[in-house]
Parts: sequence; C-alpha cells; structure tokens
Amino acid sequence: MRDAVRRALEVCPVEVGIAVAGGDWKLTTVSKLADGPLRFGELQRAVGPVSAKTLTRQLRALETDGVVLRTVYPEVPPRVTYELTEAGRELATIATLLGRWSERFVPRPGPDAVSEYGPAS
Amino acid sequence: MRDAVRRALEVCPVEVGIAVAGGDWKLTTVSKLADGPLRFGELQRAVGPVSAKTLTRQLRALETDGVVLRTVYPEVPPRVTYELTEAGRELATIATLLGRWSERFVPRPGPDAVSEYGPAS
DNA sequence: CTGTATCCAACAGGATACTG
DNA sequence: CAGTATCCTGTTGGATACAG
Repeated sequence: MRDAVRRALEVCPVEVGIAVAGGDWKLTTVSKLADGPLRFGELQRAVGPVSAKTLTRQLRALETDGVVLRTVYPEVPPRVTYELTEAGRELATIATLLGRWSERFVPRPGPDAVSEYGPAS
Repeated sequence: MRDAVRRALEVCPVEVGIAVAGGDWKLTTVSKLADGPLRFGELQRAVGPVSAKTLTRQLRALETDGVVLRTVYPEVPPRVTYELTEAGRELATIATLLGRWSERFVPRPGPDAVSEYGPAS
C-alpha cells in the first residue's frame, strides 16, 4: 500500500487516510487491536472471515504505515503479537466513529430480508 | 458497492463504514461536497485526477448508500448537482478527522525523495 | 503456530470514443 | 455538459497446499 500512499499524497490528506485505512478488514483489524495486543491467530478469529494471506498483507501494510507494531518471539511454536502504535490508537478512535456512523445511518435490512426474494413459502 | 455493504453487515459496523466510504476518491468527494453542492464537472476538477467513469460509479454508490443526493435539472445543456445528505455531512466530519490524522501521522517524504534513489549527482 | 507460494476469479480504474 | 460503452491492465482476495 505504500505506493498507494505516495499517490494519495499528490491528491489530498483525506485520500492519504483512505490509502492507509481503506482496505477490507484493515480498520476492523485496528479496532480489534484497540483493546490490547493480539496474536496472529487470535486476531484472525476476532476480525472474522478473513484469509491468512489477506490478513498478513493488511498487517504488513499497517506496519509499514506505522499503525501497528509487530513483535516476533523466538519460541517454538512461534508466537507473533500485533499491537497499535500511537498513530494506531488515534486511528482506532476514528474507526469507532465510523462504526457508530454506520450504525446510525446505514439501513440494516430486516432479519428475513434475503436478497430480493422472500423465503419459499 | 451495495453488495459489499451487505457482506460487511455480517462482520462489524466498522467494516460497514469502510464498505461505504472505502473506495478511492470516495471520501475525498464527500469532503469536497462539504462546502456545498457541486456540478459533476466542478466536482471532478475539485477531486483531482479521477476519470469520469470512476467518479460516476463512486457517486452512484454514495447515492445508493444515502450519502449524497443527486439532482438533475431538465435543461440544455444538462446540469446535475450533487450535495451531501445528513448522513453525508456527518461522514464529512469523519473525513476531516481522517485527513488531519494522516497529516499528523503519515510521514511526508521530502520534496526530492525520489523513491529509494537520490537524484543523479 | 505463523505464515508463504501458487492459482484463479472478480473487481477497480484509466483511456478513449461515443451519445443525448 | 454529463455521462455511457468498450477495452485493457493491475490489484484484490479466497482456496489450497506447503514451509519453518
């Protein structure tokens, strides 16, 4: 994503923010880390149905952009923890605001609103 | 993006926010509209190097998600304006926060930091 | 446990040409 | 003016298999 950030810098600060935080799972990851460090597996379960490959890439991008800190413990079996940096904690507050915004303004479909088609009767 | 929103609803509110606001140019568009309605052409110039196709799609998604309101005036030549809804105005404040966050925490490369390589001496 | 490598389908976004 | 249609390329992200 670093390239995306460089491109965004040519446009406007808001776009830079999107370049850093915009990927799927990225802000969710940050918000899950707001309560404290998590190991890779814990994080994957907490975030939801994200593949290891994608989560890894997003975490690497967040690390490059200074949002998360990755710590490897030289143990067997290996243990790796992720935690927010100062920048990450600030970003987490924005993530919270965005979550609240979506709860207020994005219409939630009813429980049985299965696409356009109702359940077969 | 509506499908993306539906999928995000299964995960968490933060992800819904990203589904709505996460595309390239989207939050920048919202922030440009914060100062008042703009016509399509004005908006395109204001946002930056975005193609008409992409801007159109993002605007349609934002309209579907209740962030912007599109008004067509039956004139020749045609005139179309875009303005923020209440949800859009709230989202714009978050966009501003995200922009400020990026200014504070995302390192700006120096003017002559051309990739990894310095200028030929 | 924490990833990486590979393959693959879907999507995003620019360029260009064209329409009402 | 405000798009749409088409073509094209690069990226995204899951699935699976494998590695240290």
